[in-house]
Amino acid sequence: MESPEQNQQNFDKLKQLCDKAGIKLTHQRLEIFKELLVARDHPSAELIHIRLQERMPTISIDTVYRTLATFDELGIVKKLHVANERTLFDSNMDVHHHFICSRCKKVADLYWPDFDKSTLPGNISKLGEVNSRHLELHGVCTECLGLK
Amino acid sequence: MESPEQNQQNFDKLKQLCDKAGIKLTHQRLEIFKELLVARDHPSAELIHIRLQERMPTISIDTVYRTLATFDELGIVKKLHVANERTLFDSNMDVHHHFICSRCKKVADLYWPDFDKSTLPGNISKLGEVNSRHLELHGVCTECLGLK
DNA sequence: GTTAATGCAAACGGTTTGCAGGGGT
DNA sequence: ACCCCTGCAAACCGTTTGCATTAAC
Repeated sequence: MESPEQNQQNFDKLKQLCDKAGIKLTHQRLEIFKELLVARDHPSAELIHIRLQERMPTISIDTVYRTLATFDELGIVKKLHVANERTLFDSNMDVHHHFICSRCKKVADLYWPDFDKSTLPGNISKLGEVNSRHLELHGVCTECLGLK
Repeated sequence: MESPEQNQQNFDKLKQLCDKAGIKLTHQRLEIFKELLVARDHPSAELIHIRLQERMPTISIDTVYRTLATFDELGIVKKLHVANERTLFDSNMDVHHHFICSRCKKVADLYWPDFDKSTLPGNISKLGEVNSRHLELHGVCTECLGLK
């Protein structure tokens, strides 16, 4: 569990974000926020809901969906669409990419700053104004390969 | 419309693929196949269905879905999952990437062979066995920017 | 007190499936 | 005559929405 200081920090951080956005800081939003920060995987709305239910038995799935949509707009989470999977949520807002295991469907973050900084070939950047690039590596993770 | 020779070529190509897979070459499968080859955008199942209905008024949407699933397994099409959009289908099986306009949601193919050939940093390739890489560039296309 | 946010339940929409009938170069 | 494939309709399931109640400010 989180320490009292962490708890206070999370509260202050979300309070600031809510104030800026002009929305209320509710108990549900705070708990979802905390759950996202703690999640080291890339949980679906449903999974977040299941995890929260242990602490908040009455929280409803639609509040989770609504809150995640709000957080997406506020730039607190990013939606992640993996083939044939439900929408996943990533609270890591740093520039990063993903490795997706085609066997267990697990998603791992990966960093490649040199690639992020590299210049796109002219014929590509002429397609339009490129705002972000997201690389998805598909393969089989070490665990599924039995190397771990 | 396609020339008789093209038609014959498409038929032969699909016939070969079906024979190898041990499935029948039906009228519906052939028409969906042709529609995919002609499509220069990245159509959804629904859009393919709408286009086919002009020629085949009785074709059903579930046949389109079933056929696309079959084609996906056979490696004739690739599914493409764009944020908040229905599943799109791409009959271009060459190694390539995508530029997605966040305004009009259009998807454009892009080629970057140097990137495809480049070596991944060691810490990334250690996540597992990487089989493919798919780059998604997000931005605003020239048309939406009013440059065209 | 005012207004936005929540919980409930029902709707929605894309996709899948069970089944009976039809077609296969 | 076999059996796969299709069309119809209904189910499915993740997600969204309308509405009355509750809680934040």
